[in-house]
This record gives sequence, C-alpha cells and structure tokens, in this order.
Amino acid sequence: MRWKKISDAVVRRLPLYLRVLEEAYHSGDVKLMSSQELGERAGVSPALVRKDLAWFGEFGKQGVGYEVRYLREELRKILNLDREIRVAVIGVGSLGHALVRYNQQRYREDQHFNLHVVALFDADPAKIHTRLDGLMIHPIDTLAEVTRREGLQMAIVTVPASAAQQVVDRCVEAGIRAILNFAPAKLTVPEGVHLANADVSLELQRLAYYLGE
Amino acid sequence: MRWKKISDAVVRRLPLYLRVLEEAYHSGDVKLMSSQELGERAGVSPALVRKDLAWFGEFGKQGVGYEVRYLREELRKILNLDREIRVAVIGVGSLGHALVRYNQQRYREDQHFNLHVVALFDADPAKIHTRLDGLMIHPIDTLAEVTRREGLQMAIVTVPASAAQQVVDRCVEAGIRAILNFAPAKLTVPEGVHLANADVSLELQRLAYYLGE
DNA sequence: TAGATTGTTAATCGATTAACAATC
DNA sequence: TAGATTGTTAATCGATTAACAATC
Repeated sequence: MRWKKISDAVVRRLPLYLRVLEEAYHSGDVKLMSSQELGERAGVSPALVRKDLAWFGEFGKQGVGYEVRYLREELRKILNLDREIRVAVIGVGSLGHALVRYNQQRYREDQHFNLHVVALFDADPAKIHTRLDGLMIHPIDTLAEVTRREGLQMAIVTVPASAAQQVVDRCVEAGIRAILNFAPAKLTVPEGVHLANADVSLELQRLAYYLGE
Repeated sequence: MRWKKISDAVVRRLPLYLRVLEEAYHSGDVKLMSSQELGERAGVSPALVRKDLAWFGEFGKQGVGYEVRYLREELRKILNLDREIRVAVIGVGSLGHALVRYNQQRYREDQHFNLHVVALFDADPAKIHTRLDGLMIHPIDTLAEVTRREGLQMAIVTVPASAAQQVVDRCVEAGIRAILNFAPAKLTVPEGVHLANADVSLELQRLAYYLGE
C-alpha cells in the first residue's frame, strides 16, 4: 500500500473533490482552484480540504492554489481511477438491470469514467446464458473462473437479502476485494475486503425520523 | 419536535436496531435482548446501543435487558414508522422503476413496512399520464397539487443530475421535507428539509481507493 | 515587494468507550 | 440474596477547525 492508515472519513471525501475537479477541468475555463473554492463546491471546509490532500502529498502552491489539471490527475491515481476497473453485477433483477444500464450509459458518454460493468451473474436458470444489454449472464458458481478470465476487481450485489451473505462469501473466495451491497442485510467480510452498503430502506427509515420534527 | 438535537450519527443507527428487533420479533422466540446481543447483531458496541437508546427514554430493565416487542414498538414511534408514510418517486427511468418495484414488493409482503410509494412523476411527455406498476405518472409541475391530494411526505429523486436541483426545489416548495437523492450532484436544500444522498458512482469511486492497498 | 494561500501544528469539538452505581 | 445488565458519568479517542509561519 502507498499511504498508511488513511481514515475512512478522508477517503469518503476524495471522490467529492474529484467530481468538482472533473467539472472544472472539462469546463476548461478554470485552471487554478484554491482550497476555499474547492471546498465550497464540494461542501467541505477549506482547512479540511488542505488537510485531506496533505495526506497524499503536496499538490498546491502557496499564494496560488491547486492546478486543476494536475490535482485531478493525482486524485485519479490515488483513487485508482486512472485505469479501467472491471466490475461484476451479481443479481440482475430490476435493480441490478437498472445499475447496468446506468453504468453503460455513463461509461459510453464519459471517456474518463473508468468503472466498467463487464460481467453479470444470476441464480435463475431462466436468465443464465442469456444476454442483457449485450452482456452474458453467468451462473453464480462460475464466479471464480469468470473473475480470473475477465479480470474482475469489484462486485455490485443486488440479490435478495437471504442470498447476500453466501454471494459475498463467493466474491471473497474469487479474490474480489471491493463489494457494493444493495441487499438489506448485515454482511460480514474478512479483513482486507472492503464492503460498502447502499441500503435504500435503511436510508428511507432514517429520513422518516425527521418527519417528526 | 420531541427530542432536542439528536446527532445524525445516532439517528443513522436507529434503523439498524429496528431491523434486528423486527427480525427477533417476527421469529417469535426471542422475548428479551441485552444491549450486548442487540449490539452484536447490529454491529455496534453495547455501550453505544445503551447510550443511543437513552436519548429517547428508559426502555430497558437492569439485570434483564430490553423487551423486544416493547423496544421495537418504541423505535417504530421514534422513527415515525408506526403509520404509513407516503412517498413519491420523481423520475421513472430504469432506476426509478426498479425502486418502485422493490418498494411495492416489500410493502406487499411485509405488513409492518410502512413506507409506501404512491405517486410517480416524470418530465417525459411520452410517459406522462400512462401507468407504471399500477401508478399514474404525473407531470412534474403538478407536484404541489398531488403532494397535497395524496399526502406525500417524502420523495425519491432519480432524475438526471442536470435536473436534480430544480426538482428538489419543487419538492421543497410543495412542502416535502425528506428527500432521497440518487442523482450524482451536490444539491442544496433550505434549513428544515432533510436530504440524503445515495450516489452509486461516488460509492464505487470510494471503494476503488482500496484496490490500491 | 505585497498579497494570497498552502501545509502543518495546536486547540477545539464531538463521538465512542470504559467504568460503575443503581436496581431489577 | 446473588448475578446480570441498565442508565449515566468520566475518560479516551479521533476528527474538524483555527491559526500561522513558510513561501509562491
């Protein structure tokens, strides 16, 4: 690993900064950006922007700010987004399908967007070996093999909650070390594997709290 | 408001506790649960479980633990989930559609699940006034009217990033005070309106960081 | 040079954990 | 009663903010 023990709170903000920089870079008319400006656009205080970036190096110039093009490039390297990352979607119900379509559109339209869904998996025999949006749907027990063949590094899990832990275990076994889980279930992964949860029900229930205010 | 200044970190854990309690309640064979047990199942330390709950009252008995049925009921009240909450989905592309279907299934199968998508909106003239999964798709400029008529309290926004701020402004205008945004954009809402972001790209980019370890 | 802004250290704030008296 | 576990206070930990010397 390149830098030691960067806290999750810091890593979580890096994509926010990158988004602001991508926007400025592609608009073309902003060459330099201060931590003030970057923070404002990302919703983070300027001091925190500087502190976050300082974990990874010295990217700015005193009295000047950060060069948009350079900092964007560096952030892309830090986030491993400077090369294609091949992603599997496991469970192609309506949510899985929607995520595939979203990703394909994004990947097609933005040549710098390097997260690419290239393999689908499902347990339903009726779906297996058919194509969806141009991608073959594989049976889940070929996960390890397809992971190797296709160079998969990430998985998006959109299977029912009851199957989620089992699917995640298979991912881990296959060597996948970053998983985005949409199933409403508390899953466990071994040390070294990273799991993010995108549980829509949980978010809605949380929001419901504020209706009582 | 019922309790003052509960931190977001606390509110975020309440649905986790509720999920554990719902599970225990419906399984039927666990009547009591200690903070130890509840914490284990929710992925939270026992001390924090007790501290979180203590913000809202005294729900346990020393030496005994928490009565599952009672604490579940109280948490449902705290989260306003003891009555139906009527939700709009704005933007019925494939992601919006998937979320509607997911919600309808969940609402149908679990009689205690009270978040209910009851109205759809879209900007596409070809979709407006057609039905999707039994729900009429309304034009977005009828949002205020339909909100009143249908008693909408929450919105799920799945429109393109370029339209998201405008849509959110309309929601606020219509009196909706809790919004779950899926668009990859930084949105702003006035004081008193609660916005949660469910930005899939951001999560994937964040996970990509760990591929470098 | 004078003004601006970084990188970094010290101060503050808030959240989590540890500990324990109260009590079931 | 004896054992267990809560509710709560004090201690710790970590993250954010404030401040400023370095320097472009």
